Amino acid sequence: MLEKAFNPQTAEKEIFQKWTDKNLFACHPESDKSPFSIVIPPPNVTGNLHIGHALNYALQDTICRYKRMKGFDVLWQPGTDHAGIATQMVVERMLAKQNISRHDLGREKFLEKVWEWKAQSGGQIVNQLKRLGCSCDWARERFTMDEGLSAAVRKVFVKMYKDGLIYRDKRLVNWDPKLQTAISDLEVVQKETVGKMWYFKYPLENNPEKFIMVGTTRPETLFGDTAVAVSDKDERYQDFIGKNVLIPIINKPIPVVADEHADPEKGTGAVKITPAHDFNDFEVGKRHNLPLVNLLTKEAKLNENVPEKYQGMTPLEARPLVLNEIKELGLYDHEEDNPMTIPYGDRSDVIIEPWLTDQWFVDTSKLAPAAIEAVKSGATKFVPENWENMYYSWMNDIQPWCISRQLWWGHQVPVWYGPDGQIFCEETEELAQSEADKHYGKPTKLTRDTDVLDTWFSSGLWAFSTLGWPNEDDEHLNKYYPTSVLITGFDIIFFWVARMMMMSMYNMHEVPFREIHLHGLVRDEKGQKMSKSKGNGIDPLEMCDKYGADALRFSLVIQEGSGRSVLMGESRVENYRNFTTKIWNAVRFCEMNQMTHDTFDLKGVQLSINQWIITKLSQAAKEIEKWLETYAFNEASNVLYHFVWNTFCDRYLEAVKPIFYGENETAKMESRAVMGAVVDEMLKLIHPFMPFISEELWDKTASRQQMLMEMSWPNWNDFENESATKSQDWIFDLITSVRSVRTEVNVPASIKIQLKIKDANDQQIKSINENIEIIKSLARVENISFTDVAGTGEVAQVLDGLTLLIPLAGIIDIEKEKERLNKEIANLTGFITRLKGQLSNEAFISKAPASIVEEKKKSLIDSENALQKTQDILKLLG
RNA sequence: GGAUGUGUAGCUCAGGUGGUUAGAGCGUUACGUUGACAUCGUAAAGGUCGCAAGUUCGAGUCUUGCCACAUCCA
Repeated sequence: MLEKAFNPQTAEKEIFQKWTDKNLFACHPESDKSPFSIVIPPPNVTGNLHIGHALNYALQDTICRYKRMKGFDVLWQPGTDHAGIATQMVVERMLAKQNISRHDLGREKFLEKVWEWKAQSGGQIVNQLKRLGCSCDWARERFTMDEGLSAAVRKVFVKMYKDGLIYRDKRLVNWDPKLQTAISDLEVVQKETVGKMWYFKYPLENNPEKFIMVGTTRPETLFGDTAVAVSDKDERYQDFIGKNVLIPIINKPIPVVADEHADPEKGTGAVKITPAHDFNDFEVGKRHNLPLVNLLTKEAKLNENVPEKYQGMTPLEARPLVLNEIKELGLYDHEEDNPMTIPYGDRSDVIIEPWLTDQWFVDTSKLAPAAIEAVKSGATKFVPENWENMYYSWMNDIQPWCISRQLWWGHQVPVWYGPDGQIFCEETEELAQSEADKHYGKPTKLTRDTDVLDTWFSSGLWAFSTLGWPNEDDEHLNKYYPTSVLITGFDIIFFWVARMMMMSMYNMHEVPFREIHLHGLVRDEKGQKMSKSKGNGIDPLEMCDKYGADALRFSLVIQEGSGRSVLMGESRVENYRNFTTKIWNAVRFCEMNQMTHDTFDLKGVQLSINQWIITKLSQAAKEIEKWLETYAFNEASNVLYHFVWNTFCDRYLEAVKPIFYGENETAKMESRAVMGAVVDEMLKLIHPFMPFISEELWDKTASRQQMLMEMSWPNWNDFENESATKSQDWIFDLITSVRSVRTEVNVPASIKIQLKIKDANDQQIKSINENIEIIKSLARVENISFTDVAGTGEVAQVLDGLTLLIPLAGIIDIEKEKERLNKEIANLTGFITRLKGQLSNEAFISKAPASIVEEKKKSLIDSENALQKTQDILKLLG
C-alpha cells in the first residue's frame, strides 16, 4: 500500500541513484536506433543553478526523456565552460583575502590555483542539475579547458589564422579598466543617463577673434583632439574648412575638416574629433588621416599626453578642472542637459573606455554568409520562427569580433613572435619553433603571445568539440553530429547561437543543429525581471526542497510557449505540488480498489466507461506527442494536466466508484484491469515532465521488470473506440446538465432527486440505461425514469432533443424558475434570429461553402426545437 | 531614431489557412455528498477581442493608419 503522500526528499535521491546504477542516461553509438542529440548550453563553472537554468534544463530533460521513450538513441551531452573573466575574478578574490595578488604568484602558479579551485568548488551546478533530474550522459561530461576541447580551440584558431579569418590589429576596443582587458561589443551594457553637453570655443589659429563653437559630452578629452569636423553643407563653417583652430588650454593647432559625421542639425553643427577615444571619431580619423593621440593608461587614468597637472587623474576627476580652465580662458559658452548612454562592462560594472590596443579579431563578415544561408535554406530552423529576423539582422550587420582577452585563465593564443615581431601561429610550440627556425635559417628564440581567447570562442565549438572533434573518427561525432536541436534562451542568440553557427559552418561545413528552440526568460509573478537588487528572485533549489523537483519543473514547463516570458512565483510551484499530490492519490485510490497489472486484452473491454478512458488516454498520448514535436511545452503539459485531473480523476475515477461499490463482479474485474493498464500508461505520459513521482509510483505499484524511464511511449491507437467515447461524452454532458440545473434552482447537494427523461431517442435510452449507476452517482439522482409527459412542478432542461425533468414541487421557487427559462429563451431567440438573418442572405447562401450553410441550417433546426420545448415547459409552469 | 514583437475575462495567456453563442488556468462568488487527494468536488458570474477605417456573404483572425507597452540595436 502506498504511503499517504509522496516524499520527494528521499525518493528523488534514491531514484536518481537507480537510474545512474542502471546506466540509463548513457548514449549507445553502437545501437542501430536513430540518434537524437542535444548539447547542453554549458553553464559557467563558477555558476549556481538559478531559475533560468532550471527552465532551460527542465525543457531539455523533458524532450530527452520523451525521445528515449519514442525509441531514439539519445545523447544529451553535458558540460561546463571555463568562464574566463568570472573564474579569474573568483580566484583572485579568494587570494585577495590572503593578501595575495595574481601578480605575486605569476601566471603559472596562479593557473594552478585556478585548477585547484575548480577541482574543489567548481562545477557545483552539475550536482544541482542532477537534483532537477537531468538525464544527461554524465559520464561524457566535458569542460571547455579539457585537453580535447583545448586541442579543438588551437586547431580552429590556427586554421582560421592561416585562412586569413583571424588577424591582429591595432584598433579601438572596449577596454575594461577594472579587469584590464578588452571585451567584445556584446559584453558592453549601454546604460541611459542624463548627462551634460558643454559648449566652448576653438579660436581660429590666425584670427583669434573668430572661432568655432563645439559641443561635447567629454571635454576632458580635448587634449586628444586632432581635428574639428563640420558638415560640408553647413553654410556657417565654409570659411573654416581647411584652416586650423587651436585646442583650448594647450593651444595646439588642429585642422577643421568636412565630414558627414558632423550633423548641422545637432548642437552647433561642429564636433571635436578625438580618434583615439571614440568609435565614431576613429572612423572620421581614418577618413582624414588624422593622428591618434592616446590619453589613457590601462587603468583609464590620464597619461603623459595631457598637461602635467591632469596626469594620473581619472577622466571624471579632470573634467570639472578642465572646464574651469576653459572658463578662465573666456572660451566657455554654456551647457545643456543631454540624454545619453554610457557603456559599462557587464561583469565589472565600470565605465568602458574605447582604447587603442593590439588585439586579435575574427573577420566575422566572411563567416556570416554561410551561417545566414544555413538558416535561409532551412538546414537549421528557428522555433519559434520569428527569431530568424533577429538573427539575420545581426548577421547582416556583423562587426569584427574581438577575441583576445588580457587574462590568464583561458586558452592562450597559439601565437609566437620572433625577435622582429614575425608571427608564427601553430598548434604547438614545437611546430612554431621549427617554422621559425626555418624562417630565420637558424635557431631563434620565440616569445608566446600572452593573451587568452574569449570564452565564447571555445563555446562556439561546443557542438562538435564535445563530440570528439578534432578526432574525425570519433563514433560520437559521426553518429550525433549535427545535433538534433539546441534549446536555449533567446538572450544568448548572439553570444552563442550565432557564433556556433558561424564556427560550425566554417569548420564542419555543416550546421551544428537542425533546430533551435529559443525559450523565454523567467520573470517574477508580476512580469518583472528577477534581480538580486530587487530581491524578487526565486531559488530553484529551495523550491525543490520545499515542493519537490517535479513540481518546480512542471510549473516552469507548463508555461513555456511562444511567449517571451515565464512567470514564476512560489505559489505556482505550490500549485503544481498539489498536482503531484493529486496524481499520487489517484494512483493510491486505484491501488485501494485493487487495480491489476496482469496482461489483459484491451480489445475485449465491454463497459463503455472503460472503452472511453482507453480512448481518451490514447488521444492524450497522441496530442502530447504532437505538441512536443514542435516544442509547444505549454500545450503538451496542459493536455497532460487535463487528462490526469479532469478526465482521469474527475470523470473516470468518479464514474467507476459505483462499479466498485456494486455487486457486478465481472464489471469490477474489467475495471480493475483497465484501471491498472491506464495508470501504467498514464505514468509513462507523466514521466518526461515529472520523472521522479512517476518513477516512484511505477516502482511502488507492481513488481516491474524495467524502470519506467526505459518504457516505450504509449500507443493505444488500436484500442480506440470512437462511438463508445462519443456516447460516453454525451452521458457526461447530461450529468453536467443535471448538476447545472440543480445549482441554478438551489437544490442542496444532500438531496437526491428524481430524474425523468422525455423524448429521448433509442440511442440515448440505450446509453442512459448502460450508465444508469454512473448518472445516479454523479448527478445525485435517486431514480431515473422515461416519460412522455411533463408534469407540473417539474424543473426542465432541454438537451440534444430530449428534456430532463426534475420533479421538485414545493421545493423550487416558481418565479425563479420562470426567470431561468426566460433567460434561456432569450438566448435561443437571439441565436435563432442571427442564424435566420444569415440564411436569408442571398450572398451568404451563394458564396459561403455548402458545408457551412448546412451546418447553420442544422443548427437552426436544433435551436428551434430546443426553443419550442423550453417554451412548452414555461407554459406548464403557468 | 531604427528594427521586431505584443495589446483578448480582475491577473497570466490559448485562439493553423477568416465560418455556430471567443476558450483555459489562477483569482472571485455560491453550495457541498459515501474519507483517494497536502484539501478536493460541483456549479456560476465575468469579455463592444487597444482605437478607427477598409476588404469580405462573414473579421479576434486579413490590409492600412493611429495609440500604448515591451525587447533588441543605434
